[in-house]
Amino acid sequence: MPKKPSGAADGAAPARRASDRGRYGRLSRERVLTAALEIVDRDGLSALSMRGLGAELGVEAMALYRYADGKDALLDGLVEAFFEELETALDAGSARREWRPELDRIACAAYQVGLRHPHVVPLLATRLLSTPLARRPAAVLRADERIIALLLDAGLRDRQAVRLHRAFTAWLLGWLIVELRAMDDDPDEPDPAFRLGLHRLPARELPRLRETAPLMAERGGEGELSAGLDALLRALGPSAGVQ
Amino acid sequence: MPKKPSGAADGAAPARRASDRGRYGRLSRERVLTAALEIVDRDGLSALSMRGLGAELGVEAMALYRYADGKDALLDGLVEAFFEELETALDAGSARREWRPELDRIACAAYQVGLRHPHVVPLLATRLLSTPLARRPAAVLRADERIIALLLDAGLRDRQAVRLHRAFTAWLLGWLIVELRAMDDDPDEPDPAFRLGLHRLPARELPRLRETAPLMAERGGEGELSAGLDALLRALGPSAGVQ
DNA sequence: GCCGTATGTTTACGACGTATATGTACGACT
DNA sequence: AGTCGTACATATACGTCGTAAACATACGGC
Repeated sequence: MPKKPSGAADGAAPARRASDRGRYGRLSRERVLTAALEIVDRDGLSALSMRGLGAELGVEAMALYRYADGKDALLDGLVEAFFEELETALDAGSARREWRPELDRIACAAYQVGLRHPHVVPLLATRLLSTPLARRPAAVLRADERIIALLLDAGLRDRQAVRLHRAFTAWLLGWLIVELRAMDDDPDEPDPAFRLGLHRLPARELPRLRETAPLMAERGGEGELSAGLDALLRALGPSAGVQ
Repeated sequence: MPKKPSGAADGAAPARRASDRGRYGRLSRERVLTAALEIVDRDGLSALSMRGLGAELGVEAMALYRYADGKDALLDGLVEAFFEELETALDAGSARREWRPELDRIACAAYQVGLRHPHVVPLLATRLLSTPLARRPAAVLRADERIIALLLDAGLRDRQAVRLHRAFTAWLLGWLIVELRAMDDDPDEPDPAFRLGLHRLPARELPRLRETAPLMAERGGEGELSAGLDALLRALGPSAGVQ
């Protein structure tokens, strides 16, 4: 038997506010996605279940279906949240007028969001592969629009804008994945070689990898991200002689 | 009650060959992985289940645990199969002596393997993120070793080799994902705009994206893959003035 | 001909996604 | 105030999944 809302101040305000509700109206799409993102950030993607997410929100699993139509939609919701966070970050900073610095700014902002939500990054790849363009979350499409518009407004022709957009996306996404890939085998181990679990690698077959693994475990950071992006845009962009 | 092997020619040969066995010894790691790859190529990642894979092989689900210790290991096995196919393709072709053309050859070969197994590509990202270096499939590590060795043998210093390896991996992986992302909303529709589902996109908010979407749906192909790779390696490689 | 070992099967359990039916509280209207 | 429609959440149920544990079977060597 459900309890009644305690001191329901059902007085003047006709427009009910979410915080006023006792039992009903606790949920909202934003609350659901935020909680889902929290779970994923804390315990990884595999820890996200409809039932668990419901529990986290003090609600039965089926209640979530009003705000995300099934688990796949929930995952898309995570991607959406990711891109909305990116959008917020971008709008908070000051946009550059030139397209190259602006793309750089976008890439670095996305990198920061990725660092904040590492477990969501593989989702970007997964959902991108399985969701056709027109069904992607609005925030994702807005990001694409932003980039394409930036390039077209700079005077690039359609083909070249698309080409650059593709290169930008590929490099950024690949960089995020590579930077976030798991390296440590036993994070509590102080010695770097053991922490990486290098004793598991056959020295005979993989000598160079064993030697350089500690270096590989370091991050390239925004510096290399920017450098690579710059190289790509220079080479594929206008004044590069390509049609 | 299990049926006996029908016309078991239990004659001369003492060394039993896999094809001879009736009820037992039907399975092998290779057969399991091959069947798993077939399912995934045919019906996508979500169609792969232990039970289904067992059925495909005429076997109960639990029988698979001898050859892949749980579902996660099975997924790693798919990644392994992917890289083994890459390895085979590479060893079939003729290696270049210079590191830049050789990296290009590797990238293009990986691209071809990716086209053959599109549903495995997101797995590369997923498993990379969740499996520490030392626990990755052997074929993956051999690929890393091959690249690192190539760079070191060309005289690059450790830091630079690692930097190039990272850029190479990121670009290649990102490119694969971007090239394979789903675009068509309704593949049976003849008209390109409708096939892409562009009527779903709000023309007010996403005008440029709507215009360029048909171009985005085209593939960049090996050409752009190579061009981007070249740009990255040129800029980040030696003789680029970086430390 | 017997036995250890490699190989598959059986059975069972808990968790998951979700279709369907049911209940409940709010706002609006009379 | 009482009634009602609707939005919101729950209850129940079903089939599928991954996998632990105990069991059964067939092969190779002695």
